[in-house]
Amino acid sequence: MLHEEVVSRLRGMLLEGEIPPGARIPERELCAALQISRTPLREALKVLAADGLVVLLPNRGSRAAKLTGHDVRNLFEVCQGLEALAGELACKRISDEQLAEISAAHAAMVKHQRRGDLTQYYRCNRTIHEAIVRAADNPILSVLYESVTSRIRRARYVTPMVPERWSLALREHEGILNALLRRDGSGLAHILRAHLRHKLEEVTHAGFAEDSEAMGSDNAKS
Amino acid sequence: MLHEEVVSRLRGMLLEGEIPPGARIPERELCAALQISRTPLREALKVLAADGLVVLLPNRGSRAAKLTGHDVRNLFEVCQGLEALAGELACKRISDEQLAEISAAHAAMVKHQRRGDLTQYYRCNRTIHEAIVRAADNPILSVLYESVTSRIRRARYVTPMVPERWSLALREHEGILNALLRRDGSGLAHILRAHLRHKLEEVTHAGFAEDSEAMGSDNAKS
DNA sequence: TACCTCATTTTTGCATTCAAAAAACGGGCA
DNA sequence: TGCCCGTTTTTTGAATGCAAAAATGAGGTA
Repeated sequence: MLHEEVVSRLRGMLLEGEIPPGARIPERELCAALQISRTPLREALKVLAADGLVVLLPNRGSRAAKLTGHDVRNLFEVCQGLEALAGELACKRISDEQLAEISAAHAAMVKHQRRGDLTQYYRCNRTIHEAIVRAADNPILSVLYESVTSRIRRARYVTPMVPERWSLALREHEGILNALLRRDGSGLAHILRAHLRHKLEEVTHAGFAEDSEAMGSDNAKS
Repeated sequence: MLHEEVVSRLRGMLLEGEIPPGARIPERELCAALQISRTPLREALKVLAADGLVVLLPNRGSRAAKLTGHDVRNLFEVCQGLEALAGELACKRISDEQLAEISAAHAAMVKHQRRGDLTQYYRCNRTIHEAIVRAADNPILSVLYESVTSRIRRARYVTPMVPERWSLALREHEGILNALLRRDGSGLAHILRAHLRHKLEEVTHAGFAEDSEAMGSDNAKS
């Protein structure tokens, strides 16, 4: 197994909660599970630690990182900055095909909202946001965006929404699409920032902001 | 030597050009130089590779990353987004002490500009930008900012400036300070974006954007 | 000379090993 | 019983060893 594969496999386990936040990371077992020795596993752990998904305690092993309310706030703030930037750049660089894709995803999203299908709604939603970042055509931005959003994905795309919030979000998305069509970079940036600010409010309100991803089992001794 | 120390030591070598961009990284020699074995060195290399400072070629070792003109553009763009965000947040959160520090640094910078001391000017300049990020009080942002800026630091803080550009930069900095004093977040964000956009133009104009940090020796076989 | 081939050396990536640190256990004592 | 201290076991972090891959270089051929 390649180094990058080990990293992404582990990242997946951490993000999916397969290794719950705060839990001790059992090197031995993981080695057995992934069929690798400790050396490459530990290399991957250091990489993930640098990315904030794992915390290394000197001489005491590593644990899956646990997000605090502050972390969630900070991540959402950075996400706002990155999406706003992506929006600005996307307006300059987006192709007609990419725009068509986003329009289609938007239409599908509206449909799912009408039917009350939150899961499918979120899927389209995410497609749109990711497409905007892709349209910005900046690999550095893409990597940072992926790193930041992956850590708040569950909070962002699992939080339930009350009807008013949901329709507000939809109106914001109308604005996003319009701004894109008009290639109005600063307008789009503005809407995206507000959109994410509102999302953070929802997430916070839903109680995700406290130990966000730590919901469910919590094997850590603080 | 601690893991983090190895990483930051190596990062320093790469950023300072002690290991020139594109150069092969000699594991053996570095182990000897740092007095460590290959295992911790390789762990550090993977971390730096994830950060973009090193490229790993499977079965062919690692090399110091070489920035292309596109990389420089992309990094500056992301930097714009991050500084704009930092400005917004700083206006909400900056303390009077922090504001005083920035004012002092600004005054010193003006003095150095009058005397034509570019090095000292840049030192104060960097202090100001970093202080704004610190005032934003968002560790996630700080880490990303450090990662992005460290990679373009040499381009940013070494490029010579023609007098008109220099005085424009200074006027922009007056605007930055004023916006901070007025706690005008969006105004500050706007100025910072323009400031960095202009900086990128200077850097590009100075030819830094092509193999930016590859100036000097270039031991790589492309 | 230019180029191809194949043996030799070096380097890489990973498994294993080893010393030191931390945790777990258990006996002694109040 | 509850707690402290010394011992054993486990786990961690790093060095070493080893097989496979790549680079090097010498010799042969056109």
